[in-house]
Amino acid sequence: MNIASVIVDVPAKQTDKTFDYKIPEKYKDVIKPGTRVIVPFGPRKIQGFVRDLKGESSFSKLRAIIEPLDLTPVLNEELLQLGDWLTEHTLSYKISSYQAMLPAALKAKYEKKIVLAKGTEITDLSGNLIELFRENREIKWEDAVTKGLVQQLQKEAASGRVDVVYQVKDRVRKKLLKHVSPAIDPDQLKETRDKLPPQASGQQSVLDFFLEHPDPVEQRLILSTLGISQGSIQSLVKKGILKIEELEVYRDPYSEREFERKFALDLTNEQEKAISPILSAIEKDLHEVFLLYGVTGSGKTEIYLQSIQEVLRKGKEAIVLVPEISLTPQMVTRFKERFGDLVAVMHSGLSAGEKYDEWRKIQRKEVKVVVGARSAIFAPFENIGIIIIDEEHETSYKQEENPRYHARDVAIQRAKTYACPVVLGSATPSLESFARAQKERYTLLSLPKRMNNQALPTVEIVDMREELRTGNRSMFSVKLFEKIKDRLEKKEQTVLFLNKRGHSSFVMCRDCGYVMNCPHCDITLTYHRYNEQMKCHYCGYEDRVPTICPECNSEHIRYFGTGTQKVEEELLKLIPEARIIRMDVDTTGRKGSHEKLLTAFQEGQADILLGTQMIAKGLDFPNITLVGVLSADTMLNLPDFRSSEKTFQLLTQVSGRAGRHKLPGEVVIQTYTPEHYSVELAGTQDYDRFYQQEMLIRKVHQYPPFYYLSLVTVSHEELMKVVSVTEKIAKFISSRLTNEAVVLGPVASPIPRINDRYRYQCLIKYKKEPELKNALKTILDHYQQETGTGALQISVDLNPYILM
DNA sequence: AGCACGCCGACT
DNA sequence: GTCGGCGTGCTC
Repeated sequence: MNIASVIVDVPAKQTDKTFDYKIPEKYKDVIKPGTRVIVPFGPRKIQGFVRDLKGESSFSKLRAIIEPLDLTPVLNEELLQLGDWLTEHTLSYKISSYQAMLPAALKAKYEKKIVLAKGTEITDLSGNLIELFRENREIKWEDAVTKGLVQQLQKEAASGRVDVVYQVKDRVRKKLLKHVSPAIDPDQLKETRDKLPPQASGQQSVLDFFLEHPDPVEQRLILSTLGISQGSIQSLVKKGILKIEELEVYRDPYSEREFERKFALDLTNEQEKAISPILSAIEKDLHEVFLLYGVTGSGKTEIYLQSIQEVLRKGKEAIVLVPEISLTPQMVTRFKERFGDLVAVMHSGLSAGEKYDEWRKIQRKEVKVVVGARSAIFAPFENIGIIIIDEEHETSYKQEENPRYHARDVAIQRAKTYACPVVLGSATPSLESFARAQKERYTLLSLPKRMNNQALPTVEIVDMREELRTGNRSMFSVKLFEKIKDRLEKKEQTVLFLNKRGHSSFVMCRDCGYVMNCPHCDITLTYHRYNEQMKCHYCGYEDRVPTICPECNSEHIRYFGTGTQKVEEELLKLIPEARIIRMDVDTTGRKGSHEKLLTAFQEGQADILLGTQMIAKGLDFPNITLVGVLSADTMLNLPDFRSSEKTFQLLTQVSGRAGRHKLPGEVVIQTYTPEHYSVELAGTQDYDRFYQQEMLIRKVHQYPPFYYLSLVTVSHEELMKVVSVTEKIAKFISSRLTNEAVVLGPVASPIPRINDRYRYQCLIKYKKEPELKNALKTILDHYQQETGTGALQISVDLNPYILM
């Protein structure tokens, strides 16, 4: 077994296979499947993952692994196989799958540089290089390129005076901190302590401290707690009594927070009924998928917590997925309060280093529970007892780049391997999941009532067209405005929700209707206030904000579609005494500001919380008795077959923020389309009827859950090329599928051009097409050369969530 | 993905 | 005759 087959870090069709390398004798014990290694690949050095060990290779002239990057494999056998499964299910490269399963910190960084060759003097080089190498022992390749030195250096390299060096580096280092500990045994320590002169009080207290706690302590901690100077420690080190060493520490994003330890709450009868099948699956080590369908405020979290408790009792581990967790600090708190240090948290708000450290806690089995966003599904546990996906309908569980996986599918796959239950929780389940529950592929568990029998909030739908007709041109209906004022008087809190389309505002000319578009993409530019620039969200193009219209020279060019800020201004004009907290991308940009704003609101420092999507979830404050949705229908008009579903879900979620505790809640939904069933049924909070209605439509239009979807997107700089390739692809796919499948296209993508590349797509709707995956693979193979050069791009998304 | 090798046009 | 364009194919 002295040969390793390695998946190399080159995401391309031709390299999507293993390469064999000899294992040097000295690394024989370290290199195992799942270890990251540095290998020579052509002229360069790159990172790779050991996939297997073997005794012989069909290849005769093997090169040797340069060095391992890990002492313990970063992927265990289960995760390696999961990676292969991912590759197969998303038609992506193996290397991309492996990398997706690990924190970004473990992805290699490459550096190419020029150094002086051995035995060469700087003065041997030609003129201008001498200067450069005097200043720096080496030149980075990029610098050589920008300074136009490439040719010259290549010549020098050819005559052997300089060498090109390739380096592989880790992205993030382990954090090391100075730790102090005794260098001698306790008896000697005591002796030294007693011999110290009385004026050496600092040294005395240090030694007293170590007599009590002999373990290594962070230097800065001991300095601050004992109130001594570094000198005291230094002199003890010099005498050989203490020693200082650099020890690895975890970056702990929650180190400054204290979590009060809390214990299980009593369950209601309904909760008891819902949890018992889960507990029994845990008990019997059975794989089963549960759909926990519970209205907002029905106590789903407590069910998660108690199920996990049972899993921990059995000595197993738990994964909890929540949508973009930085948005729900309340959730983290509840888990930390219940399980303390056994919880790792993984979300996008953490730095790369923090994520890496949380990951290592999992890998080393120092924690038993991980709470995190999508990628936490790959937590390297080895004895999983339950996987929970909260807000299961959230589309953020689908990754929109390769590998395009859905966390729910990965969860079920892993749960099968570990023979453990999966719990999908939601107040508004996705149609896919609810349909599966109806077909009894999932076990349905319902919590139809709120805790403590608290009533669901009463919802009123206000027709904004009517308001306009009666002369109210503001963005608040009379009803909503009256209620806001009423809450202010009663000292109760209001949440105002603005369902903005897209991110932020765009610029439009009031005279001629000119809208600023990206010159490279068919998309409007968005206005960014922080740098007063117009920016394209697809290609990064930036432009200044125009003061006069480029089309008609009018000065009436204004920001439109503006959100929270405008609402805030208007509200303050109407009710100057209102204290408002605004939450949007602008006010929550900085790390931790999200949490600060929420805490301020919770402590009653404001009457009104005004925000976008980010306030729809997880808010659970007792004093909120009014929720206002300013315009319910902005999302309805999107070209997406899920827009009704999304609207219903969002409205129901937001409404659920009101009246969760003792005080009853009220909701006002303002809309221009009150007759639309998703608005109307969100008003009566009738999921079941919404489900029936939407299923009818999905059936007629042949959409999920009745049909599966796959989307092929083709892009190229030339329109003709895109159209012809997409046409060929569509034809080819049709020819390989049964008559039951529907192939739509080629049609222009909803965003027809991004970054000067035209985009066409082809949508496949099907029920059962075992040949489809092979057909798609054939296409990717067939266009291999062309896609390799980047001129033509073909992306395949099995079960897309965004059809763009 | 890089990088080398290799085969054609425009320059000293 | 040579420099350099980027098409083609390989990397254990």
